[in-house]
Amino acid sequence: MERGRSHLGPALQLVHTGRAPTRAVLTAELGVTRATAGAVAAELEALGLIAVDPHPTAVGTQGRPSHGLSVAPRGPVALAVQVHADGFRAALVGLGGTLVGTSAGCGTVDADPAQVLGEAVGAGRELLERSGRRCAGAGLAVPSAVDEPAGTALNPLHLAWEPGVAVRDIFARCLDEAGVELPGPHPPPGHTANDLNLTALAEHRHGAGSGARHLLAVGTGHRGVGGALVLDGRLHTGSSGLAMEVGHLTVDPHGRRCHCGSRGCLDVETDPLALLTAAGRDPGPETSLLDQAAELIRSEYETDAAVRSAVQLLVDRLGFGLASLVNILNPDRVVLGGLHRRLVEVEGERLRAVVADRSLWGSGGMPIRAASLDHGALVGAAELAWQPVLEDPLTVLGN
Amino acid sequence: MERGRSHLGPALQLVHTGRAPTRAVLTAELGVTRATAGAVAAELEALGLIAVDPHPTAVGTQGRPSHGLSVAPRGPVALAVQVHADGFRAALVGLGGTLVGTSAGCGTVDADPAQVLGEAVGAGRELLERSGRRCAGAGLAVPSAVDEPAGTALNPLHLAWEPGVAVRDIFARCLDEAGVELPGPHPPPGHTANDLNLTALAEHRHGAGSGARHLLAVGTGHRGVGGALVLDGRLHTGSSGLAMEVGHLTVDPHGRRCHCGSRGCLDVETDPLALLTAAGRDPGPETSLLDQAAELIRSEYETDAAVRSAVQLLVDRLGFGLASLVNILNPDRVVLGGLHRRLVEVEGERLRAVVADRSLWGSGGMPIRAASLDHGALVGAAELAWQPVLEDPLTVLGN
DNA sequence: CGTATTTTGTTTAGTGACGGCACAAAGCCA
DNA sequence: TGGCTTTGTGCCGTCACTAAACAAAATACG
Repeated sequence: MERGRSHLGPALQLVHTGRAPTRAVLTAELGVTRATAGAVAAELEALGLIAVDPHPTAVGTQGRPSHGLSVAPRGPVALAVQVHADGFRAALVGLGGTLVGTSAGCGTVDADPAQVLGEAVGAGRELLERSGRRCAGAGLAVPSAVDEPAGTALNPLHLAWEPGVAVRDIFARCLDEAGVELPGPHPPPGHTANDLNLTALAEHRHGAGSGARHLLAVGTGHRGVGGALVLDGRLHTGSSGLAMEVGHLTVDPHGRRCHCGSRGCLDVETDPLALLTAAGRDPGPETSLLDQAAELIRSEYETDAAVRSAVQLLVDRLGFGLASLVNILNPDRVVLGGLHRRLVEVEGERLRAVVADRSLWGSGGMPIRAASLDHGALVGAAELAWQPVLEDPLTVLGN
Repeated sequence: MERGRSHLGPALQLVHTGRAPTRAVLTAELGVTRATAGAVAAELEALGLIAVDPHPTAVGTQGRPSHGLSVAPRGPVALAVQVHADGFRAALVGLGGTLVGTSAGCGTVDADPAQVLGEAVGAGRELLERSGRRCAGAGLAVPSAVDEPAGTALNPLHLAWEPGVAVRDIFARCLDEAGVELPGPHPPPGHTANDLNLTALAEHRHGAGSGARHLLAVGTGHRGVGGALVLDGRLHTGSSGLAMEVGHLTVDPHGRRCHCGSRGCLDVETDPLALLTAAGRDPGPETSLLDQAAELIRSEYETDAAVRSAVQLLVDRLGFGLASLVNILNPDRVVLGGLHRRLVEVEGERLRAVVADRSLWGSGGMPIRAASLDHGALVGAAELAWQPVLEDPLTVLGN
């Protein structure tokens, strides 16, 4: 009586992204008959992935009320690990992008990736045991370009890791050695990607990018600027995983020299250090540049004219760069993270005006939004781990 | 006894792009059993789309020799129309991208699009009647950005057409009024797109881009520079058809002013006029700028040092722009058209070196090739028309 | 030169996913 | 209370596809 196999994946994706609250809309979205949609939902329920409300939800409209469809409250979770300049942490993320649990996190990152990832995976394993839930996969977010198909971290930013380290293999080995029980092939695939890319993916599925067809994400951490692109719901990482290196677009022909040989690059003109410099502040060594810049905006943007004009200068340059990207990629939404998130929060109108002015077809209505998730990289890493399940639940999790 | 429906489209695409010379490899490519592949091939043959060799082709290897699979020699054709600054023409293109017939072409383009397209469609209708072959669809290539989903030509370059004219609707109406018999919905869809985009699509399927996963195409006509992107075999035109407007990337911070307000844009630094100016030649009014620039390279690149250094200057700037695009898009191949095609033909090594030097991850091996098709835009327009057939042959052409 | 091997193509039977349809259920509306 | 509307389910037929056996046409090898 088990019907519905080819529609299993799409159906789960719809529930996962919150676009299928009932079996009725699932029927419409899949373009199948009610019988098939019902069978698909039953199958997903049997797999322990979704839950069907026993009581019909009174919608208030006419006709028989439908039963609510939701993510299974105690279904499988994905193990997500994030490494960044200030530390690393593990987390469990359920379907729907909900953070189930987070490890305390460690504040220092050892020079040996195997050491760091081993510790993180150990923490994740502990979380898994405490939660008692099944693990559907594992994903890792790193602050580096990750090349495909090798899975090596080409430029681990602000980490003592050796550039080019085979971080995916190391992660996979750590998972294997820690004895984390994972479905699918053995040894387990240690899905790994750049953190900004993963943040973009998470924002697309569960955050400010929800519903967009083509989403452009731009953001900055401590130094430099990164980009990410989600096309038709899938991360575009290019032929070898190195797409969206947007840092060296020229945004100010008379700007300062960049190590790339050019001058006025987005990288050096719109990062936290650029804001501090433009505001005439000396960067202190105590906290991260991102925190210092964000704090500067928070506390002095309203009161200090120099800070305000520094912010506006960065907004103008960012707008120039965004316009170039919009002209090339023609997304239908832009989401900004890191320091750029703060910029759009305080000077959104100015930023939109600059982009509209410099983009060719007057993309005046281009929605530019601030990132909305608290732990985007972790959710995105989980998204990576969920991907095989979302494509074919039966093969991955089937008995 | 008719098996194979969901695999019909993929199978036809494989034959269409020359990746399925026999039923055996079709079996492997589709990932189905021999029985299914055989049924699929039989179905496509019954639809008059492909032909199976009656005699086995002696391959020389062991085992039973397989029968060759090819495009049906007298199968349906697509009606392709191209409009450009120097005129317009109609053509018939068969599966596999083979030009079956071309109208003489008219050398002047009237200010009224309906007049021009009516004449072109009339010529195409005549070609169809003379060939006696069925028409599978019609496609139009225009030298303008075409916005989606409206299908209007936003900036018809070097034409007297009014910007924003609803060229797709006009084309569809001309097809309808001319009485061209088309399968599918009525009124017929007048598939229309930008000519450079269509050239890129054609190059990807039947030319220098064949086999590439992500193909970046850049080229210039008379003035300005355009780009196109084929991702996983499909044209990426963005959310509203306006992607790949690459003309205003900054390639020379100290370059000349551009109407966009910036300076040193790819648009004005690497087009035919830029070459003539750099070589110290006055552009004559007699022939097109593209022809003058191409002729200059052909006849004087070898002999005149000023011409050679002008070419090299353009190559350096083009390389700068290509590097930016490669950093953003990470394609696995680049194809250049128009004047840029000539540049890569005479200074390919220099161009590759510049791109390798300025691209972040040392994409030194990035293949940069010259476009290889004679009538790329026409073939691409036909490709557009074929698309519904390639996706679901039975629904479109089925009895 | 004949037989084994290898690869390709076809026939047959069986399975399983899906659509179509009828029916039941559970709310609004008059 | 009896329609009306929408949702959910059971049943059956259809058909695309797999599996497996068979047939065909070449080469490889003794």
